[in-house]
Amino acid sequence: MEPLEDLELLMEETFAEEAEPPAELFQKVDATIVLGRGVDNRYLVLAVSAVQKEDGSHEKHLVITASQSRACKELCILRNGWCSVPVEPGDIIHLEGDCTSDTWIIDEDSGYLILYPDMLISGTSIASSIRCLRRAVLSETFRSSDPVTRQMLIGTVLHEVFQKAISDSFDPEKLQELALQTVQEIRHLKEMYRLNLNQDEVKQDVEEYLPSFSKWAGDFMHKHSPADSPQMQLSLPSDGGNNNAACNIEVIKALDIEESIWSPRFGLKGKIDVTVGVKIHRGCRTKYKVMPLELKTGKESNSIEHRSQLVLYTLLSQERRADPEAGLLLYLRTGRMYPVPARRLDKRELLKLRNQMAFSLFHRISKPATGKEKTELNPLPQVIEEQQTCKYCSQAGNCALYSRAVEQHTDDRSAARGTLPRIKEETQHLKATHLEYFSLWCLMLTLESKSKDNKKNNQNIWLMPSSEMERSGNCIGNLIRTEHVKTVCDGEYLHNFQRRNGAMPVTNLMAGDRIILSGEERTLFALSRGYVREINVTTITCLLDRNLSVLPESTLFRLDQEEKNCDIDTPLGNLSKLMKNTDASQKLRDLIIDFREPQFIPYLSSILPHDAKDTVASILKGLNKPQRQAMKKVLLSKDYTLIVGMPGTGKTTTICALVSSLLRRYIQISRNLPRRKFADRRPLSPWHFWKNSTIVT
DNA sequence: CCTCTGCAGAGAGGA
Repeated sequence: MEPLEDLELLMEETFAEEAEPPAELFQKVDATIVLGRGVDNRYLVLAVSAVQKEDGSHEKHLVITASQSRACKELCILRNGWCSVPVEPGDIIHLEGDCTSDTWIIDEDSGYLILYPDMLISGTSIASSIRCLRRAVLSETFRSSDPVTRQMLIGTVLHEVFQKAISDSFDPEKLQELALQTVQEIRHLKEMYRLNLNQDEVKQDVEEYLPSFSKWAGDFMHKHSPADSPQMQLSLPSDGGNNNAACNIEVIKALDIEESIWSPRFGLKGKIDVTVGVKIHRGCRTKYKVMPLELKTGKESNSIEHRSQLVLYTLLSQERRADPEAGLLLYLRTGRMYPVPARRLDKRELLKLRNQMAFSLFHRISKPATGKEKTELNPLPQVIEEQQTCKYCSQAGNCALYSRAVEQHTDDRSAARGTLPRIKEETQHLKATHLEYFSLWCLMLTLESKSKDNKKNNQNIWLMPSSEMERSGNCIGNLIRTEHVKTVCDGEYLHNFQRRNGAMPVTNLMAGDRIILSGEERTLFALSRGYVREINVTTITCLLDRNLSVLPESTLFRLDQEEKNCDIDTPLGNLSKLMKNTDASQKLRDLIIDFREPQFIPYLSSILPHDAKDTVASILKGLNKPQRQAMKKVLLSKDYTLIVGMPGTGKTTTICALVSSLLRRYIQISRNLPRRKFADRRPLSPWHFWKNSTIVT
């Protein structure tokens, strides 16, 4: 077939689709609420009532439905601690447990209720909410405000070294080699530059851990006899009444590294450091389990936070395989490993915490009941008032800021009286105009994200079969892998897919689109993410973050277009930074919030290196007069320049010319710089010169 | 009718 005929055929098909849209299917695909029963059941709560029993105990009764028509009603009874779940009519919930004669019972001993299950919350977030729910919600909101420290960098490097070693060798020489190789990776060098550390310092820190790596491997891997490994205390629920907790744990091999799992069952997501195959020897019996192994490079705290992470990972693991029932917590500084059983009690309490977090994150805004009330941001979970915790909290600034600017805790009658001095101290550098600005833009950004969230959600991937999703044009199912996987680099693998039978369906997917790859099987859900590289009538080529060649050749896949979730994280992070007590932020507040007039240098000659003039002139040649004027203005700018123009008037072209000329300046200047001391020999980036000329279009 | 708009993100440790 000639290429042109191809195109004509495709267009005919496209128009045919447009002429006769399968109305009822489109309706389903676009429905905001997808209800249903089964593993991923989704119930709509119709009514909530508190019931007092004769024995004085309380229950919460929910009338729920899993049918789109709301015709089939079921009852869900919450008992004990579950009564406190902040569930309201209109909410979507997921239920785990048993349902007999249309009645669910969620109590201390059985069942779980997951509030807004399609909101996936990370394991670390939930673990951190144990100490302070407010902090956990704040760091979900102001994501980028946690500055990376030296310990974090070392931690990241050590994780990678261990992860490479477990699939290779713990031989001391090999470890040295892996350490050196890891320290030299570009992304780590960038962080080192930012932290003003050099390679040797980092390498030295990393090397201190390596003997413990080998010790751990000697203790737990490649054993001749089970008794060679240290004895541990661990009893699994499936061992029943067997109270013999003593066992030997032998790690057979690493099955996956940084396995990323989304769990629409439990409303969780996370990345498992190492997924290991483990033999548990108890007396003469041996059990094989696939478990999460969590690495920690910090203090050997064996804390609830660390242990909770593993409990949550056992829940995540159930999306892919049998319940691990336990996880392993390994402290790399000593090589000591702790087994962590996933008891019902812990899972229950953690899922209740997840529900509280989900509630806070979902109800960010109070909708006015009448037209008179204002739309406002809701208060966050309460300040905990624990000096010791608050002193070291990375969200302390945002916590105080939100309290003062949004919750307006300024008088002595408010609930957070004990924290008033701290709140005042953390925010005293801010004027009323700054607080108002923060509050206003928090609200605006939250409203914006809310309005976009409601339209679409990745939930269609798990709630909608690919055959149905395909009709919307944002999904292709029934794909098989063809040709070899080409490894572009670590974390980038080029895959080819074709329809198992026949040609590709008509689709919106285009080269450059972000996609989520899943197996058609439920257990292979959201295996990998990546981009479409190329798509034609027969084949789709994708760049994925995982190598799928480990799966059987016959595995059927589906590709779903990743929903563009609007990125309010960046502006919210910037908003938080704008309020910081630093000179740079002070200057920006001055300019942006208090409208100080931007300043300009009078003459170009005072800032442009002599020999850069020709190059800049040649760049200017391609621009028209207003563009040149705009460009000159930016080069003279001490603060910022605002370039405004009608669409198509060439704002982008001007900016390209600017970047190009600033880059020239960089080359010119750095060539003339005197050699600096070693510790100070950082690459000069164009941003050094760029940062005085913020450009907004 | 146009343009736009942003794109990774969970976890790295501290106490």
